[in-house]
Amino acid sequence: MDERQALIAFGALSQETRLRLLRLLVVAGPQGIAAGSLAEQVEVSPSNVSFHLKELERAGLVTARRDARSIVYSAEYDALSGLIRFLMEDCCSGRPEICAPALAAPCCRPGEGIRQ
Amino acid sequence: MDERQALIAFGALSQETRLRLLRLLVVAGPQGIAAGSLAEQVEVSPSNVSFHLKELERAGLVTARRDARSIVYSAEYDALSGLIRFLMEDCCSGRPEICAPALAAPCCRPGEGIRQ
DNA sequence: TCCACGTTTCAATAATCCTTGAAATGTTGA
DNA sequence: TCAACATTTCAAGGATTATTGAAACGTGGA
Repeated sequence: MDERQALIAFGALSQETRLRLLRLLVVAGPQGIAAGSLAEQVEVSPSNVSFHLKELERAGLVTARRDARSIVYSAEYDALSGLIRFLMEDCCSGRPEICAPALAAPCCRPGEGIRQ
Repeated sequence: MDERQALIAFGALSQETRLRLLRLLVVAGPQGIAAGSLAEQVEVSPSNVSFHLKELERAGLVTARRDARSIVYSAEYDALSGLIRFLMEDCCSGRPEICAPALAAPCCRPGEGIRQ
């Protein structure tokens, strides 16, 4: 992930509806969720959800595929990893005192697995 | 770091000048850098730098202290850790396949220390 | 006390982003 | 082919954010 892309990704995550969309897509996994279903779940209009999904797509955080009449979105795990990594190494500039506490995140401690 | 704060922080990081300011402050460490010096280094006007520093401060990513005539800013490492952690556990929702690749970041592998 | 310095605040403008609803697109089944 | 469906696109308006320069503020030294 280069800086330009990271800037766009941070912008994408800075909006509540988009953050909620992304979270739904992350837990949904590779199977993804159709745009209409996303619109229902986050309770915003289809056209507005479409607008925000486009923005997430531009940031590389989600991808779209057509499935019959629906357009199914799914999270791009690589982009998310890349963004975390950008924060860690590029932004934190080799200061372990920043990264170290983050590594205590339950989902990331080896052998612990899933959160909650 | 709660969601509200994370949204503000992502917004703060989504602007080029602010990202550059934060990076300078991260490498500067607890000693910090005066506003005027930051303005020179990023080559924007004092009033504009002040505007962006305020935004970073609102996001909790930096703090300010007065030192004689200068106002010295420094990075809030805890907030950065918190943001990384937010991405990992809240956003990635317990999917190790997202976090795992991020852990390969050089600065974060135990025993490796500083990047570059 | 007064002046110069470093910084912030303010007001105005420009730029970007978000929301809305209507119209357009592509898809499926009858 | 036609109608209904799922979604996107577009244009318009409102809201937020960024930039600029001038004025105000607090500080330290003469």
